[in-house]
Amino acid sequence: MKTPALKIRAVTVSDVAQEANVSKATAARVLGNYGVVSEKVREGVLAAAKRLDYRPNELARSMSTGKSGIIGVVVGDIENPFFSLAVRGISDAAKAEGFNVILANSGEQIETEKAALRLLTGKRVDGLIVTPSESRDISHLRDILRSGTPLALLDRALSDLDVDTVTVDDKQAAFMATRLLVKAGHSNVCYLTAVDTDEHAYRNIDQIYTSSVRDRIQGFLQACAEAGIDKPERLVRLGATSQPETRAIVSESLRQPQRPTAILASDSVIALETFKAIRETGLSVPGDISLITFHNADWTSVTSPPITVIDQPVYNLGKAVAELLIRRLKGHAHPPERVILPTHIIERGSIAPPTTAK
Amino acid sequence: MKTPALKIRAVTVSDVAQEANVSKATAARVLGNYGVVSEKVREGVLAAAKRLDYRPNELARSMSTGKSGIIGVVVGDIENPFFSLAVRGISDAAKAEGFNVILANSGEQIETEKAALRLLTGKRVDGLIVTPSESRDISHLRDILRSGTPLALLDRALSDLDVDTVTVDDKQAAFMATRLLVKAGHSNVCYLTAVDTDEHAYRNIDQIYTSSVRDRIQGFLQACAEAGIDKPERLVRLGATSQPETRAIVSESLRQPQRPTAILASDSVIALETFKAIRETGLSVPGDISLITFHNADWTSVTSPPITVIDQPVYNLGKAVAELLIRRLKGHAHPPERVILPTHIIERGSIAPPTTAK
DNA sequence: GTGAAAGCGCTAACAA
DNA sequence: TTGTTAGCGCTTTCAC
Repeated sequence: MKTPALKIRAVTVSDVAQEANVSKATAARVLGNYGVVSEKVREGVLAAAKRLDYRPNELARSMSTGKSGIIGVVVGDIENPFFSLAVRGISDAAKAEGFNVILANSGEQIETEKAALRLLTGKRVDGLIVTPSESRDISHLRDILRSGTPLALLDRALSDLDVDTVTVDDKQAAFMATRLLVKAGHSNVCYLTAVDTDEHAYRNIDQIYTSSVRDRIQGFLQACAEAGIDKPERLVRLGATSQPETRAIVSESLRQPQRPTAILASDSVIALETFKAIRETGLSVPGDISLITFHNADWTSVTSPPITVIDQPVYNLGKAVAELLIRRLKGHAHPPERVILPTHIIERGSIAPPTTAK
Repeated sequence: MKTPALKIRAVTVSDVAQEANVSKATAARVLGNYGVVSEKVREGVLAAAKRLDYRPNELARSMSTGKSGIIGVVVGDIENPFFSLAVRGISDAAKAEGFNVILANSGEQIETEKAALRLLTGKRVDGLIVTPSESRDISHLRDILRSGTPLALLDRALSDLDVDTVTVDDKQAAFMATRLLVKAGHSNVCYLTAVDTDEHAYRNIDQIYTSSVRDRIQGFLQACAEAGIDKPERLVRLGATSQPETRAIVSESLRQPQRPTAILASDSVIALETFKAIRETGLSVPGDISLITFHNADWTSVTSPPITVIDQPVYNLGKAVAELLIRRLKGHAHPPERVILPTHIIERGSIAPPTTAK
């Protein structure tokens, strides 16, 4: 069957040129806002463009200039408020400099991350901001660098990759948080993260391929060691990758005879699920279990009790990487910078001395 | 041998063709995966491509095909978990059909929305999903339709624009929620929304240019009328556009002698801020003030008391629009559809009879 | 200051 | 099955 020939050919520079009785080049100059054109001609072209309702084809423009004005961003999970906020920081900084952002999710999966990067570089983005999901396999990031596309890292550093990076002082933060717990009298403290290993259990730091978590574990272990806690490695719990997963891990932990008396959660999504699981088990915060988490999420101040958190400068984290990247995009060559932003703890009501003597 | 001036000219189809000793067209056919090529040649080209590390230029590809494989999405505020979740629904559906998503924020501002749309259409996206921030000025949406780019509406219908639309039964939802409050004995109920008017006060429904809120107000008013509440219009509060804004409105409301005994919040962000404000004022939920909100956000189940909510099928909302749009993108012409998804109330603990007799 | 023509990297007719 | 030749809509020399 036949479809009506509804030809919706978009109006092009040529069309405008014709309408304005000038050459294609001249029309292009005023439409593209480059080169020199007499005021008189400019007006004529603009008028013609208006009459025809001309809309530039950015695709074609990018093709000839080689620039897209777009920054590609790949984060682990945009639904995590941590990333939403960081992305807003990026977007704001980008917009301020005339760049736009295209966003992709990696789901913290290396293959998805690679695919996203392939998509983005295929679209010829001008630069990339990535939250690398793994430090083990970074060949794709190396490729990007080799291809000449500027790259910057957000929230997670890669010691092997010398590029602009903005992170927070994860080790220090975890250390301080753990110490807070220890000082309250806890010795059976658990650090809970989404990161996982093949054996779903923590043995040593070399299994951990996410730099932020690596740092946090080190801070955690150090604080434990300082407090004379024996074999603190056993207190690291991995694999809180989803809500049910988290729930299961926490519930199971709490059912053990030697259950933890305090938990340090690696992000606010985990913390929320942990909080729910604790309640469900019939235990209370901080009476039975003390809780502290990374990320000062909105809800943390509104629970009973409100949650003590490690406040990260999330928005600025995003803003800072974007600025670093854009500086490079604008041609200011400079050696890669590694910025580490400070965090601080906001004490609220979710930490108390342990009740169950050990 | 010496390294020449690191020319980062990307390798093209021509390069591969040359390397494989075939014509550009042939190379393009195997690289672009179209037309017919003998197995032998195909292998040769693929090998050459691998040797040269060929990466297709999607930009060029889109230029010649006229398709980008991208769906542009414009939502009000990606930081609102409602939209994050809807966007995930869209992304999942898009990915399943081989499309990618590029996301833009409107900040609920008509000019920003227009700019975002300009950007997206400039990039020649294949289709658009929009949460229109206003029903008053939809010229830009009309333009899109006229240009032939498929468009679908998310969460907010536009009576004047006959396009694929997926919303929820906002009027019914607000009606049921309000009735729940009324049944509990409340007559001084307040509906609080981010939408605002020039005079920052509600007079009549024609001032409201956001269809969802319009519907909600109608449902709210209807339930009030049914309960014999006098001049229910005065109970509609507008302008909760930001956290401080919301806080101010709620605090001010609560300080009035005739303060509301129950609040219906239009989204979970507003509800959270409202909850905080109530507490700050020294009042309690539901003892002094009952609270119910749209959107079953994660945190609502974890407060004390947990919040009674209107549960919307947010993920499916996104999934459904995306599927509608993609069907159209694939050429299945069909008359525009308006899908309305049901909601239901999850009763928790934030509603109780009013204590202050009126 | 303006125009003609080449070309970005790819796909799409049409030939061979 | 493969190659030749045009474009897509724009920018960019390079003359005039």
